[in-house]
Amino acid sequence: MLQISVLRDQTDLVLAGLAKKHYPTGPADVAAILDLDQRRRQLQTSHDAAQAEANELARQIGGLMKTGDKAGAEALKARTAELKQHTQAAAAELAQVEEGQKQLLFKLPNLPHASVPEGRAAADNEVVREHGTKPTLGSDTQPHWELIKKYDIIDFELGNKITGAGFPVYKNQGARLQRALINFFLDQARQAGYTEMQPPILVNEASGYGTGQLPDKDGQMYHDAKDNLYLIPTAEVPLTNIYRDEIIPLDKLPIRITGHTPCFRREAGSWGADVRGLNRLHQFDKIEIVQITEPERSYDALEAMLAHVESLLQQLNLPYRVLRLCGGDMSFTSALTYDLEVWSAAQGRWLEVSSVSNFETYQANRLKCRYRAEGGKTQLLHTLNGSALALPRIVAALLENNQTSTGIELPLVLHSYCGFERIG
RNA sequence: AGAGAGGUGGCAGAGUGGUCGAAUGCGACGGUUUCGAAAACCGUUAUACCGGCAACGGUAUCGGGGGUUCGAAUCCCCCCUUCUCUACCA
Repeated sequence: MLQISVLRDQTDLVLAGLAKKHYPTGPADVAAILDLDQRRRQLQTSHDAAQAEANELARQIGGLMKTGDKAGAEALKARTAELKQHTQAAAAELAQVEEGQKQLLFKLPNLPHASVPEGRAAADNEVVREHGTKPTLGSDTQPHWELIKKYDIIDFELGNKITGAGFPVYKNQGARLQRALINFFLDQARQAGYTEMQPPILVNEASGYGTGQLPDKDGQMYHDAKDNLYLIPTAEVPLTNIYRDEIIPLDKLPIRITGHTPCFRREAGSWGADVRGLNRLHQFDKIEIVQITEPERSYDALEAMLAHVESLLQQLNLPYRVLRLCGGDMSFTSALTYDLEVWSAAQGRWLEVSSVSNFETYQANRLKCRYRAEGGKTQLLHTLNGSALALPRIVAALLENNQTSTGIELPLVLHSYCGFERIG
């Protein structure tokens, strides 16, 4: 969440940022938060003064009890009772005000970076660059949901039977291709300096709040009510929460970690057109990269992460484009996001396979993820993450773009990972 | 899952109702000493919020939450977690 000090000291900047993100009730919410903040400080000051007096009296009573002056002690207790009433009332209201302020702060999205383009929706996103050549396919071109049946490598019917829609079973060369991609992506990340991690894929409530999935996207996560745990929608959640409530020593920065996990998304209400086949699933595999850096270095880190993801797509020989998301299309928690889309030749459309974002201090503020700056003061770090990469749409593009009459020719880089060069 | 024992500052480890944010040791940092270093000695050594230009002052925090009390690390209740044994499992 945004820092209250920023709302206080740079209100205009905050309002401008919220407007750029097309956040509906910016000025009203900010005003309400600042009102609560003022009340909060009043209450705290008054509470602390009363508590200080009560502490002093308690000390005096202690002294009197020691000398056996019971009457003297009793005389002071009258005043402590008054003070107690006051501190309790103040503490109760303070808790209420703080909770109210927190709820409002949770509702405010992150502020967009200066380079974020103006715009309301996906059509307003800026195409930064396009790379690679779209393949020209013959007239017998098939979309990937036909190809997977033809080669019997991914089975949706079987997934329906076992679980439900959106939970496919990967079979034969399909399963091996999954495993190959996972290994390829993890190896690449490790070579780029990321430390491999294997985190839990169920997380507690505190972690959900830490990275901002809660309370915002409650309905998008699968929830185990019995243990109050959430199935992760992305490895971002467990990986970033490793550093929740930590003060990271300067010499450990930047943090660079990677991990492969299955990801679970309820995708409530988002099923409709264009979700056939592998385009949108309830469960999928993804390799995530995460960086945590000092504020001055986070945008360099963001560019490095983007370059890493691009190199993966280049090695896979997939045509792609890089988008800089506009204010209205960015995620709630992001300050700047690049989306990477691959060309899906048979569908004739771009598919999002990665999203690389800098959250600046928005997540770190919730996470209390800090470092000790020059002069000994603790300061919030910047958190970043990106998909590198999400598997299903990569598989869709690989199948469609590389189809031939004799099978699917896989890119060279995957041959050794797969143990075969062609599907079919 | 059942029984028992624990969870104290960066670490180790005292403290079982009254100036305890917390002894002591180690580590770290600064200083004295030294050509330099080690050793020795002296000092500093948490986080957050509130007030203040600041110096500084106040409040809270001894796994988390609630309670008893004028006063809680210390007593009571709930939860989390670690270890040992038993059960079970991969």
